[in-house]
Amino acid sequence: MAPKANYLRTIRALAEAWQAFDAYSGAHVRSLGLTPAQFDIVATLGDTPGMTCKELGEKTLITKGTLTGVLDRMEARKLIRRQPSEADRRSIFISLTPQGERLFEKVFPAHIGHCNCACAKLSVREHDSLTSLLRKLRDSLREEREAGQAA
Amino acid sequence: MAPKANYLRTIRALAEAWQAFDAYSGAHVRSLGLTPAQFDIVATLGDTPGMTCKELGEKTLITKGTLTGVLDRMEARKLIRRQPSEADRRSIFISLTPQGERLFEKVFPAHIGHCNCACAKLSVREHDSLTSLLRKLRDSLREEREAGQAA
DNA sequence: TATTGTTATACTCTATAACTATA
DNA sequence: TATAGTTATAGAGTATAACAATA
Repeated sequence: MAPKANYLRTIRALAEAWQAFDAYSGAHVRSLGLTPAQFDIVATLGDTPGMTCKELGEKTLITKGTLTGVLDRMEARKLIRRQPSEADRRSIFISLTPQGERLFEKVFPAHIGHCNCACAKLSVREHDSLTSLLRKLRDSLREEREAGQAA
Repeated sequence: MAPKANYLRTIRALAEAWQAFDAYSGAHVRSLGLTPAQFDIVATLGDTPGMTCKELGEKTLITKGTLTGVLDRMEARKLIRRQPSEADRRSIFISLTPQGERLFEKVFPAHIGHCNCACAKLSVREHDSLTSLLRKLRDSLREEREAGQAA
């Protein structure tokens, strides 16, 4: 088993890498007129036919009470649309409006493009390796969380 | 040079791993009576003699206007202490109170301990590899950001 | 003049719980 | 009874700009 210090180092490295990315990209997102939560939603809805509030909340980790408010502001800006679900009339289907789609298409690649150069210092092999290790970590964390919730 | 898709995949993996960690640890942090920003400050001040507001803001990415409010609440709870700097009388030195230190000592290992098991699925070699790749990415992002700010 | 930190403003996000309408 | 989403409430973080004291 790995010594305890390893966990701490890994998590600290993850936190620092994320913080660096966040600092790097946060200003850019805001300059595009979106809050982080709104960007999260645009990025989640982009390239999908849409989804229910419930699904959207699960993917973005925004709780349902909060989600209503965030969606209200985005609806007022005509970025998203609410449609009652036909199958289950308790459900509401959220999707990007054409205007929201355009924003996604403009903003998301611009955002990624903005971040490209910083990643260019890693080789193809390093990218692959980092990605697969991160996914492994992510999956462990998710499992752990689900196990904790069940208990 | 790595194909464009790699950058996107890496960042997405980073975001998902962080999101998974955040979901996993956020509830725990809150259960300890701290908001994420407050935990950030306790973790930053822990095991240090303290630092000025300016340094603290730089390390936590909390802007100075916000920092005042966060520190006010923590001071009211007697977790931190403000002392005028002797060297530069514009500066204020922030440090944990004994009570804040105790919270750090209790909370930080507990937090890390809470997260240990999820990381245990990675081998020693994978931890090392992931950590060093994350640091490389972090440093690239930091450089890139500084370059952007200078321009 | 520039910098450190505070104040003031207005808004967004957050957790939580009670509520409505469906199922 | 349980679930999907809204409403209501109170608090906390956020950006921003104007401000005081100091350098």
